[in-house]
Amino acid sequence: MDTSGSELSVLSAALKGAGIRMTHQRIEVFSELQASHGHPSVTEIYEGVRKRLPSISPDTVYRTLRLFSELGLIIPHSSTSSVTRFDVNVHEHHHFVCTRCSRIFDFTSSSIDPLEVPREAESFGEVQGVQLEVRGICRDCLRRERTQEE
Amino acid sequence: MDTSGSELSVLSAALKGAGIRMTHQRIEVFSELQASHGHPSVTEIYEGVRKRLPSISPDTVYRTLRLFSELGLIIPHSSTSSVTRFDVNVHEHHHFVCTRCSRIFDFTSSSIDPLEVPREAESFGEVQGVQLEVRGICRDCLRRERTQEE
DNA sequence: GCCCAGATAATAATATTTCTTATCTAGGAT
DNA sequence: ATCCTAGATAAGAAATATTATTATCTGGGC
Ligand SMILES: [Mn+2]
Ligand SMILES: [Mn+2]
Ligand SMILES: [Zn+2]
Ligand SMILES: [Zn+2]
Repeated sequence: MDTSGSELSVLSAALKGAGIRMTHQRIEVFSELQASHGHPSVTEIYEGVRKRLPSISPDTVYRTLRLFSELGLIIPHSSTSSVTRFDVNVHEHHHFVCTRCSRIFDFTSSSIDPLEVPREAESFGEVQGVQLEVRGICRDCLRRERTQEE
Repeated sequence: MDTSGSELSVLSAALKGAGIRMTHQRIEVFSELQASHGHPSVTEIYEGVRKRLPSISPDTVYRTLRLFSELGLIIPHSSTSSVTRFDVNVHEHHHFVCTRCSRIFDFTSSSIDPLEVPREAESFGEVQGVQLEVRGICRDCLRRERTQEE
């Protein structure tokens, strides 16, 4: 659970650079993330931090993880938006996922299709499908953010 | 909102093949999916179907979409599991996502890395990252399902 | 040490998804 | 066509996940 000083300096630099305070809560959430394996859920981080900061609230963990995502310290896995969405198009295609509004855009690509499954992926189990997932900020969100900057 | 007969025959075949009943609710959810664009959420499907079947319950929509996913008529986008997960590893890597237990496994691939962003994806906005997402059933889930079949 | 904008804890509220149970119905048997 | 029942649904409660509100607290510049 103890995070090395070099890792903490990453947090320190990121927060200082954005003019954001270095709080106990943020340090502990960051440490918990570093100590975690795989792709931790909010609850897992919350329960871990709670052992050292028993009074921390779930809200703070949510807020902090959102902040860290904005700072690029962590990456939310796919749609953070808490609604399940379905793809009616079952043919092979790829996705551009907007990290702001979480809309999903389809595309195919002449340069990479048909996309083959890397050997490394097959060792995990039975493959059902493979697709490219491009994360980014969509045109609409870019325009909206530029407008607000004025 | 009206679905062509040929599309409905896909539903009919899928249900009959699995020995599952063809109900009003399933037909309307299926039609709504066909009429939808993009990647509809459960609520969007529910609201749409409700115009024609005012008494349908959210539970039935959830249940039906889960069934359709199992039949391969639709594909749930990424982790259907309703918990947000974060990637602490911000370096470029790829994912194997288990469609049963929704666990996520990391991998890199000498054959495709570094992965470049297809030209077609750049038109949607500002690209932040790209990764391969392999969907499948992990070893643990495969073993568990084989055991239960006895 | 003082100060206060920014951050947090507690709590309530909202949103999403699943469970329980009584009722209903699709479709095979008669 | 009617009967029958396993499977399906509706309604409502419950469990989870997430966000909003507000009073209180604190990091860090002075
Ligand atoms: Mn798609
Ligand atoms: Mn990962
Ligand atoms: Zn967007
Ligand atoms: Zn699995």
